[in-house]
Amino acid sequence: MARIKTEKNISRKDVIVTKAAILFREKGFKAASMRDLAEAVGVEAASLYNHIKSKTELLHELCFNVANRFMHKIDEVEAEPISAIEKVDKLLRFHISEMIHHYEEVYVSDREWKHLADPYLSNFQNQRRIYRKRFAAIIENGIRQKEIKKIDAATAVLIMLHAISGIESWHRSTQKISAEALEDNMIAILVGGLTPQPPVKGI
Amino acid sequence: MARIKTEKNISRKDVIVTKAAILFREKGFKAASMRDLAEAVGVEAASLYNHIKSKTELLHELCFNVANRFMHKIDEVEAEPISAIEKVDKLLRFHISEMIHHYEEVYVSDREWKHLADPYLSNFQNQRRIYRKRFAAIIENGIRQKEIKKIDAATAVLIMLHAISGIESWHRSTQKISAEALEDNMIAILVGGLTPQPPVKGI
DNA sequence: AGTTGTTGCTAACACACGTTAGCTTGCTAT
DNA sequence: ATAGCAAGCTAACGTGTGTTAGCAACAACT
Repeated sequence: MARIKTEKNISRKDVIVTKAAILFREKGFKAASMRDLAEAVGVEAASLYNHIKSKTELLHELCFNVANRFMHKIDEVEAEPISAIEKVDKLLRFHISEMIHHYEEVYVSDREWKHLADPYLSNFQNQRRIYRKRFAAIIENGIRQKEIKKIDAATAVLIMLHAISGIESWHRSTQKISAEALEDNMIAILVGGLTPQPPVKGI
Repeated sequence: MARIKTEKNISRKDVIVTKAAILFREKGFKAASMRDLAEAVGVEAASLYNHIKSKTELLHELCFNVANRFMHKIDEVEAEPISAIEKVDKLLRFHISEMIHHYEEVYVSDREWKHLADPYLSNFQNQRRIYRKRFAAIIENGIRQKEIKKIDAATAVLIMLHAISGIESWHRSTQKISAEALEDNMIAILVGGLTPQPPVKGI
């Protein structure tokens, strides 16, 4: 009999959820089967159901874990008495850090949320929309304060968020540059653009 | 009997491929069934096989259509006697335009290529890698010419390509801003960054 | 030692999937 | 008119899916 390994404070369910994240990222939610997951966990497929209610529950778990972390962060950042550019900087660095340290979860939440079932689906989409609105509001504030140039804030948010999800390819690749170098590069490009420019005062 | 509508120069197969792109985008390749596709086309599932060899063939078709268009474009742009920044600008505008005018195809090619079968899979991944290398080379050239600031070129490419794939959300949303405005905004942000800067000579 | 709850197993279900076989219908050109 | 091809149909196949039922082994505590 092959019991799931369990260290302190890590429930069997957590092990399954973690393995599910890896699998869902590799193959996609639909293509990853419960039998695949069972094999990854080291158990028969039916045994999984002693710990989880359904395959979709795994997706809920993953998606809302990620969404909640981002929501808490933007709560925190919004409340700080710093400039708009600094807020953007903090959020971007948080996104990058999440992408690096919770790669599988974030990736799955980003690409597979479509397969959520409907009470959860609408909920997730709502949270996403609200998050983007709040991020855009920060940028609009920055524009009003003339810290940020006049651009469409919503577009800027989309660009930045999707740009960061591009680290996926970096992560998978041969990790030529370090995480810190990557982070600084990304911020430099996203905030500063490609073309050279003199440093702007107050940053 | 429900024949597939056919206008001049549009084969039955083309109709199927087009509908497949829409379906694969909506539900994902794995989740979209041949019976779904058949219904979208207005025909029974088995009838599709008079025109196509397999479900995967549809994915091949879509992915390589897109890949080929990008390859031809970068051939063209590389050959032009213009500055690196102008080359980047042209490529970005092409990406945006492709995303807008061949939305479904580009989206599917971007997100669902993982489900290609293996002679095609490696081929596609190769083309992708080569494309990115060539794009990065343009940027590195620009850095050497001091048109572009010192950043990691590979990271810059990933950022820009993924940023553009973010238009997906714009496309789906209420189209608040026009396509041209969107394009200019994106270029402004990606090339120029968020912070205000004086215009750089020679652009 | 025995009881109890947890976690595993095997077997099986009902269903959805991609695909094939074989036949029929309709269009086009002789 | 009719032959021949294009394109549709129904029926069915094998396989893989998520999930359930029922039972067996283990761990912990009395």
